[in-house]
Amino acid sequence: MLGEAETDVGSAPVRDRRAEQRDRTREEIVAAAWERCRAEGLAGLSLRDLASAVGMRAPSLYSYFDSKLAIYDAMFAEGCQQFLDEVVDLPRTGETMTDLTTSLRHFVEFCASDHVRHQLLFQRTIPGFEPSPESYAISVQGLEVLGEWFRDLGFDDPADLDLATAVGSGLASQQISNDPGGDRWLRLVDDAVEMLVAHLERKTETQTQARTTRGEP
Amino acid sequence: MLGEAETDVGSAPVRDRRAEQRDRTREEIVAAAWERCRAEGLAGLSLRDLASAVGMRAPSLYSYFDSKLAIYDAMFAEGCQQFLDEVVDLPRTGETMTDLTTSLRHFVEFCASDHVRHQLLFQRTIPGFEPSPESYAISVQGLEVLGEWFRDLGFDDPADLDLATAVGSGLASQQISNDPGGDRWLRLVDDAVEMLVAHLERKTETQTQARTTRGEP
DNA sequence: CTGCTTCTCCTAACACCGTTCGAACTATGG
DNA sequence: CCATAGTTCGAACGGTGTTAGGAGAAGCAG
Repeated sequence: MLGEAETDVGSAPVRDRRAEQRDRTREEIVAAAWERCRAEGLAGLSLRDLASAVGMRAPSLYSYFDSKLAIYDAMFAEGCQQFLDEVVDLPRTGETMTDLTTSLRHFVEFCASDHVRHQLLFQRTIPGFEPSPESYAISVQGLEVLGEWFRDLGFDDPADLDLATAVGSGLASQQISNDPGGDRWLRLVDDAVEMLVAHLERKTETQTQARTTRGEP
Repeated sequence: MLGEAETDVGSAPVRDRRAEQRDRTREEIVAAAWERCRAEGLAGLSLRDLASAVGMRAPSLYSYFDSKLAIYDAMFAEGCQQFLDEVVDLPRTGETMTDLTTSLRHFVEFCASDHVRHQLLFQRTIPGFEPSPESYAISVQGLEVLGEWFRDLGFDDPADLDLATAVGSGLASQQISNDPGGDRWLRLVDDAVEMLVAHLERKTETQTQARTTRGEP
C-alpha cells in the first residue's frame, strides 16, 4: 500500500495519506480494544486504559470514534466480517451430513474460540449498545449465507433452520459457560448433526407421505 | 439460630425483631433491584437509583450488602431458588416423552420469561461477578434435580444430558435474542423433544445391540 | 428515668468513569 | 511561508461504586 504510487509519469494519484493513517489508527484502536476486553471483560473496557494501550489519552480517541459504543460497533462489525469470511470459505460437498457437520462445527468453534466476541455478537449484554445499520447488515449477511446453504441441502421449512440454529447456539453457549477451553460440548457436534438430520429427514418423509396419500403431487 | 431462644414455657420467644426487619429490608432491596435491572439492563443498575427506589441514599445500602456485586449475588440466589422450586413442583409421569417435554418446556419458558434473570443466571456478563459458594450451591442443586430426573428416564450417559441441556439452552437463547416475547423457538419444544428422544433411543439401541453381538450381558 | 450500646442513615469525599471544551501543536496544500 | 485542517491533550463536568465519620433512633441495664 506504500510502493504502488506513481503508476504513471508525474501524475501521481493523490492518495489521501491522512485518511489512510486515520484508518490504520482506527484499526489499531479496535485491535487494542479486543485485547483489553479479553483481559477485563467486554463491559470492563475503559477508555483511559484503551487510550494508553495505543499511546494516547482518552479524549484523543474521540478523533476516531464518536463514543465508546461506536468502538463496540466497530468491533461488532469486525467480528461479523470474520464470521462471514470464514463461512464462505468452508468446503461444500452437497452431501447433507458432511455439510451440516462442517457448518455446525465451524459455528460452535467460532463461538467457543472467543467468548468475548461471542458475547458481543450473539448476546445483548451492553446497556445501550445496538449495532449500526451497516454493522447489522454484515451480521445478517453472514447468517443469510448459512441459511441459503441450509436450504440448498433441501430443508425448506424455516422452522428447520430455527431448530438447527438453536442446536448450534446451544452447543456453543453451553461450551462457553460450562467448559471454556474444553470440548465437552464441542465433541457432541457429530452426534447433534446425526440427530438433526435424522429428525428433519423423518419429518419431510412423513410430510410427503401425507401429501401423497391425500393425492397431492 | 435466632428464633429458638428460650425453649421453655409459653414465654413468647424473644424474636429478634431487629434481624427480622433487616431481612425484610434486604428482600425489599433485592426486589427493587430486579425492577431497576429490568428497566435499565442488568449492567445498568445504579446504586443511587436503587437506593432512591427504596427511599434511601446509596451509602445506606452498605448496611445491608457488602457491595454491588453482593446484591447481584442475592439476586442470583433468588433466581436459582425460583428455578429449583418450580422444577421440584413439575408433574412427573415416568413416561419419557411426556416428562422430557414438561421439563424442557419449563426450562425454555423459565429462561424466556425473564431475560434479565436469564442473563444473570446463565451468562457470565458482569465483570467481576462470581456467585458465592452458597448461591452456587442452589444453582447446582437445581440442575442436579433435572439431571436425576433425566437419569430416572433411563438415560445414563452424561453426554446424553449434555446434549439435552444444549438443546434447551439453545432454544432459550435463540428465543430471547431473536424473538423476545414471541414463541418462534418456544413452539419448537415438542419437535425438539421428539428429535432428542428418537436420537437417544436409537443410540442406546445400537449400543446394546453392539454389546450383545460382542457377547456381553 | 438515665446511661450505654448498637444499628441505621446520612453528608462529604475519593477515585474512577465517559464525555466535552478549548487551547496548543503539527502536518498538509496552496 | 502561510493558512488551514486534523490531531493531541489538560481541565473539567456529571456520573459511578465505595469509604469515613458523625447524627439520630432503638433496644436494654441499672
